Amino acid sequence: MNSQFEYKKIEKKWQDHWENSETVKCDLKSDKPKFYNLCMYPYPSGDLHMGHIRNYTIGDVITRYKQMNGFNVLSPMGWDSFGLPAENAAIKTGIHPREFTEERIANMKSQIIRLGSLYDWDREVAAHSVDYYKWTQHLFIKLFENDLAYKEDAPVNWCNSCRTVLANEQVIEGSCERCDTAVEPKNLNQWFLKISEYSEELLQGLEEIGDWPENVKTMQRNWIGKSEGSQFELNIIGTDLTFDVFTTRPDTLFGMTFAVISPEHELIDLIMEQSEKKDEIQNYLDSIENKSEFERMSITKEKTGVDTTLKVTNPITNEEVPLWIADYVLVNYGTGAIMAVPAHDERDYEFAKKYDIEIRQVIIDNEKTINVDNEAFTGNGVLMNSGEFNDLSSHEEASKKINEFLVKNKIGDEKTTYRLRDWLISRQRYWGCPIPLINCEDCGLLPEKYENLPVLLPEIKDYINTDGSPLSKSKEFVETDCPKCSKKALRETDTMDTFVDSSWYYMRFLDPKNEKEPFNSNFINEWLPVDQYIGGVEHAILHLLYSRFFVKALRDLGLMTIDEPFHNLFSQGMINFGGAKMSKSKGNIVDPEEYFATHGADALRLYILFMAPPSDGVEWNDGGIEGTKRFLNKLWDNLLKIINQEDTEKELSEDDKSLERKINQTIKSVTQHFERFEFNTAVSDLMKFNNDLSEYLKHDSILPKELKDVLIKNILILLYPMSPHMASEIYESYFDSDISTEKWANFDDSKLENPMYELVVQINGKKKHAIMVETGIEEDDAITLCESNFDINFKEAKKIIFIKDKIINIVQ
RNA sequence: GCCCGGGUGGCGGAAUUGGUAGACGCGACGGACUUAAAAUCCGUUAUUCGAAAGGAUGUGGGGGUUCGAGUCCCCCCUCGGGCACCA
Repeated sequence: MNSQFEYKKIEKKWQDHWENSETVKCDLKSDKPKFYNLCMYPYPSGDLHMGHIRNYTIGDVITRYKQMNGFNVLSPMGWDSFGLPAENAAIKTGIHPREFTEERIANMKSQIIRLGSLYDWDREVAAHSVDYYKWTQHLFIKLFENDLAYKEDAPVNWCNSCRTVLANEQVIEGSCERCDTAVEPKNLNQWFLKISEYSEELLQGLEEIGDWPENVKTMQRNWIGKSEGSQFELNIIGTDLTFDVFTTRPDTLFGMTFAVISPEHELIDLIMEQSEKKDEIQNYLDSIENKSEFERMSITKEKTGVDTTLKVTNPITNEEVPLWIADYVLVNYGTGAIMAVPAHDERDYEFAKKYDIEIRQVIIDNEKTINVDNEAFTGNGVLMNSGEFNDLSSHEEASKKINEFLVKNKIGDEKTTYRLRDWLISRQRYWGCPIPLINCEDCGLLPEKYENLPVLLPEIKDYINTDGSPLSKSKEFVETDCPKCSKKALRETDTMDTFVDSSWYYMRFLDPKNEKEPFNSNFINEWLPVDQYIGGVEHAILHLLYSRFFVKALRDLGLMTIDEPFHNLFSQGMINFGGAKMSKSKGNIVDPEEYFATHGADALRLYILFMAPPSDGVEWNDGGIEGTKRFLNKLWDNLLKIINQEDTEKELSEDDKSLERKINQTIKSVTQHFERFEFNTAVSDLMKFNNDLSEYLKHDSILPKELKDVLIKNILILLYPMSPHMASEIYESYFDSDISTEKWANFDDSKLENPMYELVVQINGKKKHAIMVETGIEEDDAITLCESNFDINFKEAKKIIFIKDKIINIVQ
């Protein structure tokens, strides 16, 4: 063993070793208990940033810790390698996205290896590889055949500068996230996956799922957005036109003084025909069309609308009330039309005030003091102005009764709606998985035959979307034969959202080389759900929800029997720099590579674990990395000193016993912290122990051989998951074997307790004195001891409280 | 606006879930070694009064419960995140 921790040499040595060792090659059929440990696969941006380092360090701690605990750990890694950045680079530089992407994957892979994390690289997958996207297409066709994928006209976000559609999540406050151009709505024939069919199950599943952060579950619940209420029909007086409205507040039905229908509602043209003010309505509709989606959706915008001059009947009062068209009613939520109750809904109130529509109060607070002259009242109370329903309590009781009325009179029914919409997966982009469908004039829309997959991404020169998707530029690609009648037919030219690729990659890891099917179902049923999933909180909704949907859909197709993809989820917090998320475009990336060079991977790993609780977001600050490097150097020195001591057999001295207790206490504490993902305090436990060791060595004590071995072994095992290079090196040089084959450390219960401890003496809960006493001291003896040492009158105490034998509190 | 999290020394953060607040680390200050610097080592480091012993104050602010509150309850301020005309 060298006199110094030469991290560069040592890290290289062990990384080479791990690459060729069986340490992480997972045999799925082993009879050890399984543990699927998964870090979210990265988009290959080219360089690791600190967020990746944090993610993969946490993941690696779990891999190594679980291995030592006897689990057969599967820890794979791959690439989310389709997507817009490669395509934009191609537009700029002319370099093919494939070439560009693969170069970046190679670079990132070498950095991941440089971090020293264990991955079973034999299972590596990349979303853009033909072997992978062939099966993405296969699964897509399965969904299509089972009515879970469909094509429909829909508005999309179009960026006219990038000449492409954008996903909702790429639209930041109404503008393109890349070029800041205002996004325009555009109607296109689009592909959707029927995630909404699973709304209820996706919501329910959150109750039964494993250990997920509460905030992620809440975000998913909100996204799914379940509301319960009533739905009923309104008839336009003097016509045979009817439409449904949905409300969560049937208790306010008597207060409905108008109805509103969305400008995009399917009845709009018919309504316009019936209206006396056709021109006004047309003008209004035109004005809406010129507004961007963002403008329309903005809550701060003043509400606008137009009176149709038509009337509808309030079904419970039979009164005639006006029908308006207004864009504050959204066509794609509920029924696209509402009953408006201005007295008890803020939006309706604002609209009614502006257009001078009657505001009728039908609920009053229990103290009967509120009126609606100045604002809407949305709170609880009792019904008024509501006929036979007066004095019922709102919302629940009255809602229930009025709903019963609607049902009894066949006007309406109970109804549950969800905000979750179907998942729009079409992208008019090049660098994605082609949608494997064919349009035949005679036979309609048909999937490519399974045996003809993959539908290869064509080679084209110009990646810009000018008129139609980039794939439409390849005649060879577009023109094909109908799989049914063999006549000339045309391929779909859209590609899939990359979230489709990432919805099933964790399945492919289980069977990455299968050439006959996307995966063997037995592996899926045995190995899924993933036991521990680790990734950034930014994927709390989209990726995690889509993957959950995928599993449920594929289960219903008979491909698997599991219900959820990820059992336990750990969301690490983001690492920001300069107050912002690190990103290339902001130029605030901190490059981990320089720390590999100046401090080493072990010190960087340790620091990133130590700097904050892993679930907290942190501002990057490298001030402390010096500290973890110092710690490793000191530990190396201390262990070297111990190793160089002559082997001796002797009785344990008090110092030895104290050190023995400390290692046992440290094992217990580190193990507890690991189980709870509290790596920051696990690191501090090791530092504390190392300080104790330094103190011990100052006394020129010689450790008896047996304790020496126990101590070296255990401290290295505790260190190994977090700083595996150094732990492996010292372990090998002293014990001449590979630490990765060791079992996790056990502590000895009988060697945890200190023989003496400090008894704290409180008066009225306030610390006044402290005195060293023997462990197990009787309470009476403790009192006697305190009486003789301190000026306390125990006889006059109202109460004497012993707290966990550690504190004696005298209440006076 | 609504829904989640937070607020503890100069800084990152500990605190067994109601029981010694400030572990561990960074930084700073003083000292040793050195011709010097770096590295390393030894001390000090919440604030405040005090020469010291020792005392007082102290976990965003205000109130409360309790022998005892960073931790529980009520009100307020503030920062971060998510959703946002969802009927």
